[in-house]
Amino acid sequence: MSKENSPSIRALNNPTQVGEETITAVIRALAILDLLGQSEGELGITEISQRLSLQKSTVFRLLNTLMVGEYVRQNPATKKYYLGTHLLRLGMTVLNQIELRKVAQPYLRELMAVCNEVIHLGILEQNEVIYIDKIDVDRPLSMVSRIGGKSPWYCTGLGKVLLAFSPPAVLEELLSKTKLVQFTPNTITDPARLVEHLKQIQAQGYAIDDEEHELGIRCVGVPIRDYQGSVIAALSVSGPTLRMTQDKLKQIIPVIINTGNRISKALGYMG
Amino acid sequence: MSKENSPSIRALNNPTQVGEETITAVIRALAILDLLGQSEGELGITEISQRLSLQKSTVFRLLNTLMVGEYVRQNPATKKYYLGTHLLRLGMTVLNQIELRKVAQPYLRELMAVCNEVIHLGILEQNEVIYIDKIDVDRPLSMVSRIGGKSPWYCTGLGKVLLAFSPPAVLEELLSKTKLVQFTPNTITDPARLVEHLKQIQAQGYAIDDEEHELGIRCVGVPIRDYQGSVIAALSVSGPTLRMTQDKLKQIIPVIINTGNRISKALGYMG
DNA sequence: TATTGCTGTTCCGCTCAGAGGAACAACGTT
DNA sequence: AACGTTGTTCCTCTGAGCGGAACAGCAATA
Repeated sequence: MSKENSPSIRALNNPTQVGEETITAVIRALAILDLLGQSEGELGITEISQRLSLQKSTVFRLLNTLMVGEYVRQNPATKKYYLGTHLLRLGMTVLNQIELRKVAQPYLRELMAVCNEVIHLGILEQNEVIYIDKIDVDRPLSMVSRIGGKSPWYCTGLGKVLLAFSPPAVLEELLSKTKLVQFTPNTITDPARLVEHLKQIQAQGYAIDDEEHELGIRCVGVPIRDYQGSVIAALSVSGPTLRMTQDKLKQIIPVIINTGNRISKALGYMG
Repeated sequence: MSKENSPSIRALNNPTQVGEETITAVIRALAILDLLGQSEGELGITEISQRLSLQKSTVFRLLNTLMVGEYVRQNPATKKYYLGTHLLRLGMTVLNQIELRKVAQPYLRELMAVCNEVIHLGILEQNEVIYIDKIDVDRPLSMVSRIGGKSPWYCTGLGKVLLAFSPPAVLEELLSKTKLVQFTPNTITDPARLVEHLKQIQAQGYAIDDEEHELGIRCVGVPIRDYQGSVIAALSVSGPTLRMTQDKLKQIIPVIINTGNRISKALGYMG
């Protein structure tokens, strides 16, 4: 989870905010889940109550409730609480509802074998990129990420390619909603320049993230289309700059594009 | 999810049950999540309210709340609701908290390459076996299962081996809590016979599930020990009976045991 | 093109669920 | 033995949130 802030914690302590009709107890329960998720490991009642500024007894009741659903479990020895495997089960359900994964996976494996770098499969959700699959590479130096994890859209290969092929309205909306944060010297933070850049990506059919999100990581993203031709996902190859050289890029970009095309075809896209 | 009944739905409509101090609204929210998980796909408010026998307005408010936490999302076109990727994120967090997975995975892959059958990694939780990893095999006929999924302990290779090496008290407690259901003609439903069987498993160091849970599937389970020597997990090789013949079993059992031992050693067990 | 029957959504008043605070028990530490 | 922790229990009071009904928006019927 790291820096990914959890949305449910926001609305914690402004209960009587009219308009959005929500249930305080549930908001708080979700906040506890988020908190337990963020701090990998166990948390005690006192610590939770402090961090969320809730009453100890309230937290106790909430945790009790979460335990009957097996969303949370209590370590009998330490009396502390941690996330239960029921969440794992639900999470995997979400993952399996995305049928694109099943189609794409063999192609991703093959691509990994060729490129010898980490492969990601991602979709655009809300205003972020979500990784829905990842093929790890067995090399000491490689990108760490997590299925289900998020990344910004304007400075990653996946995100840029997804937006380059989105309807202009989507781009416009995201641009208005998103603050372009300068992660590295290479991050494009000027909206006008970004729009130009995306046009170029659309023209050439692939996006390169040249250390725009994290220094030392370069990556290539290409679009994946459904049977109607709309870009519904993207795949990317990411590696350390010292291996992802201009030479190597020249060599693998056609392969990556080809893989993207073949997945699109497998999804019914006629080209 | 299939037949796995969700614990939180149970306590739905007996609110004033004293003793267990729980929060109705949260119980209901969790029940909605479970329901959405079970019926893979979208559900409308009316359907949810009927299935859980709750008021439509109540369900609406609950869903609204779950949406601010991104636990649930609404399809703008159909207006129906489905599980959000935040659950995926939380689920993967749970999975990554189990560090055993990281250690074991390379060994499991290697074992799959040798046996050419599905490999499972499982732990005992509550009174069931939970799969925490799975290596699929690329063959048309192979076992379907899911990471995070559950299985009974008394009729699977994983479960039997986990219990054979558990302290007697654990076995006793599980025996008293569990009803031994006859899944197939081979399922051992006599507690006395089961106890004998487990003793034999402990002696020989591996468990065979000979179509005891599902007809047509045979599997071999071996224990995995932590640095203290206690059995904390198990791995298994499962395949269709026509491939998992006596001959093949004789051949692969030593390999499987060896893999288990090597993982245990990697976890610090000195043997 | 009305009509009917579905949805999902909004409103509002009454009430009991549940929040809060404090006291309690069971620890390990000083 | 006194203290500072923890998690847990109890009790009281009140406003969150439940239920019920009305509303709106759409689609398929007549």
